[in-house]
Amino acid sequence: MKYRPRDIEGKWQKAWEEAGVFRCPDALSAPKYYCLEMFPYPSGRIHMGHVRVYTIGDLLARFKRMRGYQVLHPIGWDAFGLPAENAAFRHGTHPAKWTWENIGFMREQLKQMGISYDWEREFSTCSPEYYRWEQLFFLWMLEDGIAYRKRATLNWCDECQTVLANEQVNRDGTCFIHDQTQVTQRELDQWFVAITKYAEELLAGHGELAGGWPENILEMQRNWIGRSEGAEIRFPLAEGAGDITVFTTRPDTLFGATFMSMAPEHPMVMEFARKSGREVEVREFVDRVARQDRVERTGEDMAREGIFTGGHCVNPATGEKIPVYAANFVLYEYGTGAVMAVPAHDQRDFEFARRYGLPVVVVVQPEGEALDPETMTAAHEGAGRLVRSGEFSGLDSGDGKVAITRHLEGKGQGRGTVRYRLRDWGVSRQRYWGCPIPVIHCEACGVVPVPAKDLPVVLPEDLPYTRERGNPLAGAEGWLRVPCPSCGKPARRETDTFDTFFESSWYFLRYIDPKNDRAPLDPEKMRRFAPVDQYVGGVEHACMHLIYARFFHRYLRDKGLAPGNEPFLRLLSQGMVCMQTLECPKHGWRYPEEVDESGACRQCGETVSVGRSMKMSKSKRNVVEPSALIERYGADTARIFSLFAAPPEKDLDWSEQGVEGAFRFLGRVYRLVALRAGAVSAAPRQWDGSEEVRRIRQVTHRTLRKVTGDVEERFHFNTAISAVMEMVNFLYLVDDAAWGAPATAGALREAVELLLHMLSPFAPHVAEELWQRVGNADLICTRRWPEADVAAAREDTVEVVVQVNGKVRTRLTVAAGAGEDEIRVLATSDPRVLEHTAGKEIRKTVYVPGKLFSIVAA
RNA sequence: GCGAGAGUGGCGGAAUGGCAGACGCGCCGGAUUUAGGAUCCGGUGGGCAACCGUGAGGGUUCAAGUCCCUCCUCUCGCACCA
Repeated sequence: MKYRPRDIEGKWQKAWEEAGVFRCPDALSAPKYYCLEMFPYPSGRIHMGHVRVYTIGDLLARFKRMRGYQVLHPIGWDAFGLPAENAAFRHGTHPAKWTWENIGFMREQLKQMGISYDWEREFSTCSPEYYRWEQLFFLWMLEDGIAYRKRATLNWCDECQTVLANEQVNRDGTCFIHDQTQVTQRELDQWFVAITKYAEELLAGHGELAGGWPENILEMQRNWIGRSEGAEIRFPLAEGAGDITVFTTRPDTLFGATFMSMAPEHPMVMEFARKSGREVEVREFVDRVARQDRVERTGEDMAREGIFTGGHCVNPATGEKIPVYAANFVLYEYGTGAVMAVPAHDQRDFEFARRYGLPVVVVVQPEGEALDPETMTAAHEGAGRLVRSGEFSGLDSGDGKVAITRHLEGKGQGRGTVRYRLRDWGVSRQRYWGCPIPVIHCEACGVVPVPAKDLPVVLPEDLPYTRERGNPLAGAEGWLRVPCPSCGKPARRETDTFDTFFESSWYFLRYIDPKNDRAPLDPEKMRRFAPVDQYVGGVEHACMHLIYARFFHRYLRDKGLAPGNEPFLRLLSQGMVCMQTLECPKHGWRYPEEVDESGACRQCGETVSVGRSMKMSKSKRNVVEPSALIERYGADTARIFSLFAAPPEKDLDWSEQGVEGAFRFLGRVYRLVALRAGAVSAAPRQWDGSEEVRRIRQVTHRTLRKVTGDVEERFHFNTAISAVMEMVNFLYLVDDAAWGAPATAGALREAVELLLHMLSPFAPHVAEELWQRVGNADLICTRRWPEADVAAAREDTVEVVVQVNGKVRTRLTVAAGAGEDEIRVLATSDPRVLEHTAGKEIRKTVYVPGKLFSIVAA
């Protein structure tokens, strides 16, 4: 009778596997539902974040399966990446061995969680059967001009001996892995993928995602892509031929451009300086800015600083000669690296102009104000009416933008254009444990793609351990020396490997056709199962993975492989798993076992402060191990707690007591059903019209209606569980006589059976065990989700609240169909109501049917 | 600075503009037990009460946690992007 998860969980996991109930055949026999959670990096063991995300996904998968869908619910491994390589150097294990061992371990843990995966579709991105295809994609990208090679200034970590993406550089300019190491800038030849060609489309695609994706994720992507509309304007040089092109979002302020600012790295800066003999001082400034790291240069209180280059150009609108400055706040990578400076209408330019005594010319006057360049203390960046702008004076600044842009276009001095903050995707990594980039460098022929027939380029198995740092592939002599595919002379392989986001950009499609060895993807199968109906994962991937994947999907669409534009129709971004922290004033973060009962540090006796709940991490010593949790309470408890403690999109505060509560609930269900199993299986599947039956069926079907709606429509799993808890509480109060009497036992049998159906996606093992106990031979997880009986759920009496001047004064119990007149008579004659209306006139009444009757009296 | 989200009992959290605090944790009491634990039952926002209570202040409404305005705090994202 005691609930012992260990006795039942393994048994049912085996039963599901043997029956193959989670396998999704290639042929469709019902509407498809593709449910996917972001696949894990095989770091060694699963953590609570995994438990949460896979539980959420599994709940949906199991629910949809019971709803009659053919559910595709796959899992695999995002298996390339730096940690494997670091582990290899630290422990002398090969990254492949380390990775495969971790996969084996984590696979077992996921199986112990009872997640309903189709394991036959599992794959690992580090196997050549997978990555060979992205090598092929890369060859296509080369042909299409989507992939290209460019010398680029990149973030370099000396510790990793590799480049880092901007996102991998911490705010303070350190490496995201080695937070003691300052990232520096290096010039290297790198492979890029032209994601910017799809920038506009990625933005437009948000229209398709609205409603299915959380608004904040879409907003983050919008910021990331950073579209801005404006104009490119050519400023002729004052001395000699040529011009400087600037990008501006404010062409309406062109007449107010009194100088120009250029990024210090801009090649024309030194050119101007040389010509005007200002080389020494300009060089000094440029070098100083170059030495500043990211933080310093982009810091909040960084002064706007610059130096006159010695050059001039001509404002194409006013014809005036204006000086060209190099300024620390101008970014070389954005726009054209040069900015027309309009101090009256741009705060940065304003500060710069005041500092260097440059003229301020007001060309936009706000309504009802008269800006005076002499007395202004800040730039006016808002709208207004154009002044001192020649033929454009008098126009509204919005119209001025259009008019001036058009005017410049007519004269060939500029054009309207759109710029993005998004950069092309740098995919080169100087690492061993990644997918080799399939090109060969030949002295005679240059960069030569590996012919498709020679794919895959497989990683050499022998890893030269002599190199502690840098890219081991560069030392793999036997592997990298190959004849040039073009001329046959000795050549060398590319030693860079792909950014691991390459693998995660299309894995969701490969699950649909995981074993295909003739093609990466079968378009027919893609049409059948793509796109993903529901994707579940963390916010941390809002910008990188989710944008790369959306891009990749579009590229594969253009190659005829992927159907539609968007890979993920709906996205659920689940919150983090947090845990209370403990901090000792002397020893820092403490594990709970490092603190005694009185709250003192076991090492020094100082009082340990209980800190706020933070994301679980090893460094903060506030992690809970899933394996220990499952060992002690079972998978069902882990699942129930994860789903019950918070709505999925919010952060979840881990609490040992909360886990106890989840375990207790399951024990309660278990004991209830086990105790009544005999009565339930012996009961007839019919009932009488008694009041008691009516009440039992009402609770049952209302619960079913609520649980169905909460899971299907609202994704409120916590309230669904609380509804089930209420139903269980109710069933506990049903007495022995009712369980024994045939008339009521039938209704109770229905109640228990439906209860177990509802429980099945949440706590599948308990549901399965109890389903068997009440006399069934089939698997409950394969059954259809029951439909609530609307008539049974209906109430026959309702309670109507009566308010007088907004305060509740009495409650009336009336028949469900009672009309307003009937309520009015009852309400206005109620003594409690009369007490508050005595001597007053009833001015107005409002009736909300079946809920509330409101009296306004004065 | 800009943008998004959030602020409700001791705690996690519930509430299509219609009874604030469902459900759970914790706590209190009872039953059972030699005892403890486990289990089952009951109670539990504050206030003796009228009443008061959803970060603060205003507003709309018969009615506001929910809608509008101002502000405060926290979390996340972006951040010299021209």
